[in-house]
Amino acid sequence: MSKPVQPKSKDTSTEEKIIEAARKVFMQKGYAATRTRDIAEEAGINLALLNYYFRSKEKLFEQIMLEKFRQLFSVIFPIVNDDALTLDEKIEILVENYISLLIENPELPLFVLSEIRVNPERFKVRLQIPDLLRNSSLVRQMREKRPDVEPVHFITSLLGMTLFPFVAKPVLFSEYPGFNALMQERKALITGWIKAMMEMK
Amino acid sequence: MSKPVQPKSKDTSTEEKIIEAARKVFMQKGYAATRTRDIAEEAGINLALLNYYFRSKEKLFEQIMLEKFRQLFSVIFPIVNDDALTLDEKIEILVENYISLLIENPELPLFVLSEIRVNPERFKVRLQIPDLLRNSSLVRQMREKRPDVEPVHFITSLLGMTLFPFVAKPVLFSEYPGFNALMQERKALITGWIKAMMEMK
DNA sequence: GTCTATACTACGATAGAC
DNA sequence: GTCTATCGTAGTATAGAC
Repeated sequence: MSKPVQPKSKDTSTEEKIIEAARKVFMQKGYAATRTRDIAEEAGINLALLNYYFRSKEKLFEQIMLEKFRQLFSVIFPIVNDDALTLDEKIEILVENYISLLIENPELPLFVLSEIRVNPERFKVRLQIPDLLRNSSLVRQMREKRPDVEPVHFITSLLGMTLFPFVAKPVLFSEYPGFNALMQERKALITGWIKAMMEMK
Repeated sequence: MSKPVQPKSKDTSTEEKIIEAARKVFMQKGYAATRTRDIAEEAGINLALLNYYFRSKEKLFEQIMLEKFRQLFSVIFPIVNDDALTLDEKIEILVENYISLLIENPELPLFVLSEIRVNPERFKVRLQIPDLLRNSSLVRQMREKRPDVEPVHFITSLLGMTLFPFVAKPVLFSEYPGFNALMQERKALITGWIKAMMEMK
């Protein structure tokens, strides 16, 4: 019932070892296909201990999910709402930071999207991305520059060009050797394209 | 061991009822979270009969998966390889057809991507999309027009701008009322943008 | 072909010793 | 805090009657 107190903790704490293992296994197989036994084995502990620390598979998963969700969206908000940045700067930084993050964590977006897909109501409350974007500095700047086009179209294109290659990686780039280099190269391309799209009448 | 022969078949055959139910439940929950009992119930039959027709959950799933996979990619290949079409025509038709398909089947791409993600080796053999695209008429035309940019960048952008909104729908557009209208409107935008991207030096 | 009943296994979770 | 052993259940699949 009560939170367990930190154990002796030599190298990494047991709790952290479990989290680490859960990260790996959940990310690989998804929630439904993951067995708590796999996580315990991966962590080098046993099943009972996992339940001692986290009470249930579901509770453990929610921690991982929240962490991954934050990781995926923390890139956006600080930039999107920063009034000190011009529209062009926002675009540059967004693309740069996102692709860098995704090169390090290529499975991140598809993992999050997949889990939300099969359990939308469970994660609905926490995330109101559309609302958070709607009155952002970015949207205001876009509307000012291009009152004739819904800002959502520009944002969707930016995110699509940036995130989609990683989302589609298992299908389109599974054996692609130069994928990361290609994504690096893509930063400048996307930035240029988006800027041009916003000029085009 | 042997394939069951068609039953009396009044309205829809039992086999078709099961397939129909499997489509619905698998698409909704994904393979791992789906219980064969759910499918049986949805089909209005019982569990034993499902196994009589399809031998196992896995076999049934593979049929659905193959069907959905084809649905998702059948849009691409006829167009991409048609030498009679100009580059601009290919772009127009691809975007038009894809968005129309996805408005009718919004969950299609994320379903396929999610299942391949958690089981890449199982579906790897059947699908060599990259190879199929590599020497296509589309890629040749792109290389001719723009020898300085990898065609994969244009293709990824086209697919990203087109597919991404549907892939991200559970997160970005879950409560968005005018989503379909927005996607309709998007057809012309994407087409124009891609053409412009290919002109930009 | 279709049903009921059941075998069998796998999984999540807990009891209880240390 | 960590383990072994086990309970309870839910899930796939099959046997066998009709």
